[in-house]
Amino acid sequence: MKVLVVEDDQFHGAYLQDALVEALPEMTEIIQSSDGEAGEDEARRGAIEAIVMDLQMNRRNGIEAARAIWSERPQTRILFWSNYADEAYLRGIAQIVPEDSAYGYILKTASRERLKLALRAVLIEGQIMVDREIQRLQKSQTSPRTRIEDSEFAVLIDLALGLQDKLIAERRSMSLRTVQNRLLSLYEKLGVVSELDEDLALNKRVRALNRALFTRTINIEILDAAQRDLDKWLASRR
Amino acid sequence: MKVLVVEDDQFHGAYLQDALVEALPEMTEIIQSSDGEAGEDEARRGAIEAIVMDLQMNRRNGIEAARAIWSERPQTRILFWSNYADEAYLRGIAQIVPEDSAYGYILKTASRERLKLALRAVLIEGQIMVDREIQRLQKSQTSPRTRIEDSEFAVLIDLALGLQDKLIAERRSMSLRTVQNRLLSLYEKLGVVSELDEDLALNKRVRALNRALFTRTINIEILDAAQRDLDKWLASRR
DNA sequence: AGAGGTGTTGCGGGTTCCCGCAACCAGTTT
DNA sequence: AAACTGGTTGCGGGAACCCGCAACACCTCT
Repeated sequence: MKVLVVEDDQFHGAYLQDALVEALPEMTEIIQSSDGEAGEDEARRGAIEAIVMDLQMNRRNGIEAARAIWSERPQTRILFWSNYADEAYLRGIAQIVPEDSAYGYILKTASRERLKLALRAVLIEGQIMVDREIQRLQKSQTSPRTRIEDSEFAVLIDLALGLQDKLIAERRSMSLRTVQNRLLSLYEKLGVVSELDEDLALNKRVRALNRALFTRTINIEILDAAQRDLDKWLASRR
Repeated sequence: MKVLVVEDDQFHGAYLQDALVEALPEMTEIIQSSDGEAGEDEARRGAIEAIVMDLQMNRRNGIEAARAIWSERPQTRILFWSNYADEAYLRGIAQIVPEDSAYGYILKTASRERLKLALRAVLIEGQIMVDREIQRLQKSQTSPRTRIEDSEFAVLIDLALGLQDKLIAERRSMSLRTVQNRLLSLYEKLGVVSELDEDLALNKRVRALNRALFTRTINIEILDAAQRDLDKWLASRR
């Protein structure tokens, strides 16, 4: 059994290799890639079935790589391991995960024992395993007061890219007024209206992006990928 | 001689300890802190003279910690080591570095040899040492076409926090029109006017923040600190 | 069938933003 | 002294944004 590790931090990569050797005696080979693109190539070439994937990488992030890999081989088992429990990652993964595939999401701060457990559960047993921290994050989104719906999230992404209302409306196929309604509820849910100083006037658009970044509702990797999607859409529009 | 290490990633911390032991035989003790606040306390308690400081930390970032430490003991020698060569960090450090103090800035991707060299040069010899990557960054800012002046940077920060023009003008003591002029040149320098699609209308404010984040002119840690400054200013205003 | 909740859309208007134009004030060059 | 350069400020107007109000569609519950 071959395992592919996609990880751009050498220290974390070494630690992971170590844990892999301990946890998976049935493993015959470890292949290492240092960014998403190289990881994709390796997965294609080696017909890999088990992957450990970092999410935050320079050239191409883990979610995009996973999407490409899964679209070719949906039965591939992928354990994501990441520094942060970012809501943006969760949404990204939820959107691309194929039916009946095995995946997991574990934080880098998890203990070695928990990491080894996750490695066995996902890569060998084909289970789905999500870190407690991340589960907690999902729970906190059950309240309709604070939960950001997918349709709102899409508008948030476009806002963050700097699109104007009219263009968002066109891209997401809604009326101008509907876009503005979504923005309204986003401002509400992100706490744009300045908790303390009620009377303090802010630029709501920028503030929304600011809050979304701090609450880790979105992050730079996700925006980077979204920008590429936008470019594609723009090119196809004309 | 005691050395304080302020670093929240356990792997990086362990690697650093290792390198310290090799590079500095005159060292008698290593003290480890995992965030800026704890680091400050340790520096105060132990009367530390040599510090290695990560910049990106959760509770309190390295620049703020360094400012506090230097304000009490300006002769303290600090080697910053960071994942990224962010312009925002450079500006932050440049503003707080005391006269005649020794400091350095090295990237985590630097080789072990270079790290050890920097450790000796800064902590023992009291030299100033800046990573080549970072030097290169500074060089690229010499052209007045692209270099962002400090006054522009201040406006950029306020923009990123979500302040409106009027409030920025008040805070930075300029007229409304001057603020808008600064914004104008920021839009220019950050490349807000959509390189390819000239006719594509964007929300310039949001786009400016977006670009500034991607070019690493600012980053989230800096914004976090700036938010606290803003809160203080707001409190003092009334 | 009727009531109530939720989401979408148009209209209208107050506010903020973006920026061209022009005046003004150093400081520097010719 | 005159001209030039770069930064600051006021005025004014068009565009974008924010949002209250009201109409309508669709769904669910009684």
